[in-house]
Amino acid sequence: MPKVGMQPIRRRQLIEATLEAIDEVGLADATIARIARHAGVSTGIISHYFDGKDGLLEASMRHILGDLGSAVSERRRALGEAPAQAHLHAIIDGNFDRSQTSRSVMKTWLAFWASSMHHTNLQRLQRVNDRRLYSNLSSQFRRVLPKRQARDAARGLAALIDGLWLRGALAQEGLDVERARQLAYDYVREQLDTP
Amino acid sequence: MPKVGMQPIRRRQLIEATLEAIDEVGLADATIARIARHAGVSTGIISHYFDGKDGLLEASMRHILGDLGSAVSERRRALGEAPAQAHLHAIIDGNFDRSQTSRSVMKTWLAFWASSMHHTNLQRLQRVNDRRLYSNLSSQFRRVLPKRQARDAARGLAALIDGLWLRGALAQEGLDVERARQLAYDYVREQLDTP
DNA sequence: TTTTATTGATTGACCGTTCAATAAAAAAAT
DNA sequence: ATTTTTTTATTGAACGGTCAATCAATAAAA
Repeated sequence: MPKVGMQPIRRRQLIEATLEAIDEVGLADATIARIARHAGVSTGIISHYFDGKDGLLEASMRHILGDLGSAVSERRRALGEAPAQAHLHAIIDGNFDRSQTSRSVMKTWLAFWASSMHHTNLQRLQRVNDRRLYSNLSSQFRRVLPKRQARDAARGLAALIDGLWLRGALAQEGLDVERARQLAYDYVREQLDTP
Repeated sequence: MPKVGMQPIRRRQLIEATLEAIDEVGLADATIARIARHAGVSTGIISHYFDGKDGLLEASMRHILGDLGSAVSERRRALGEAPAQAHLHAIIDGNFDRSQTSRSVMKTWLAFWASSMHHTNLQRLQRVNDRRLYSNLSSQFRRVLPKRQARDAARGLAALIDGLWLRGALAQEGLDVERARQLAYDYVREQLDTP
């Protein structure tokens, strides 16, 4: 079994197992024993590849953030010089991408949000992400709206996206992605139409 | 020192201490020893008055929920038959009441949200609250809008409120209550104006 | 022979709960 | 009015349990 080049495989396995464990019992009870069991390996391996539990958690958050970044930028890359509305819709779609709307990922996001209030490394990651969303939205609104209005529209849309997402995570029925996107689209339209 | 009638006093003290501890180190590290120290009592007292830590946490969440309910209903009581917009503004104002926008309360909210995904008793409390916000908003929009439109407006506004709140809790600068309220007002206006 | 991969028992720290002990007020009895 | 009993309040050490981290041992590839 053991040979060279296991690192990337194990790391992916363990991150996936982390999300499963958090989905199953929450971050507070996602022990390394449970995570290791999900991945089908021993506990020692976690320290070996991630320098301990904290390292694994940070890597897991980075992983989700990476997926989000990809989901957004892939959609936008095809757009080029398209109108602001198209870019705004792409950003919305990216935020409601399948990779971000599974139960386990939404739960993990929520757990990391709460946790980031007290762990500076997670906090840093989360803030980079927050700002990126805001500044992407802001610069697109800025193409069609005066500065103050663009800023408010960006703040509002960012909050609406996060709020839809949060309520979807908490709701029994889960997140209705189609309806959420539609509500966000409506917000964009109203912001762009209003003179 | 010891005499009769300590129960309500200790309960309030311990709930307050819980919020302080969560603000200080987060729910995960808010041990009963730390909470008891904040309240200036011994650890045993927590089990005595709350049947253990879980009971205290649930009571703390109930306390915050109670404050929120009061903040909203007090504002609305004075309104009577006032137009829908006035009621909607009152609901918004209640949700951004001082009792709900302090750092410690916002942090605690976020922690409880994450925790409620895996503790059915907290989940119940949180869902009752979610539904109340939605149904309050919905019934007010229903006075001026057709059913589907009212439903969507309520969903959107609920998400916007929660999202503004969430981003305020996570942001370095904290929540700018005045600006948040204004964005929510704007959303209401756009929903009511659009025919 | 060296390097990489992996295991899992052990260790040390910590946490929530329990409970016997203590103290003071309230209630009952004298 | 005084003593006795009961009730309420509180403490904090002791206990049982859990967890993350460590590390010596093992095994297979390089």
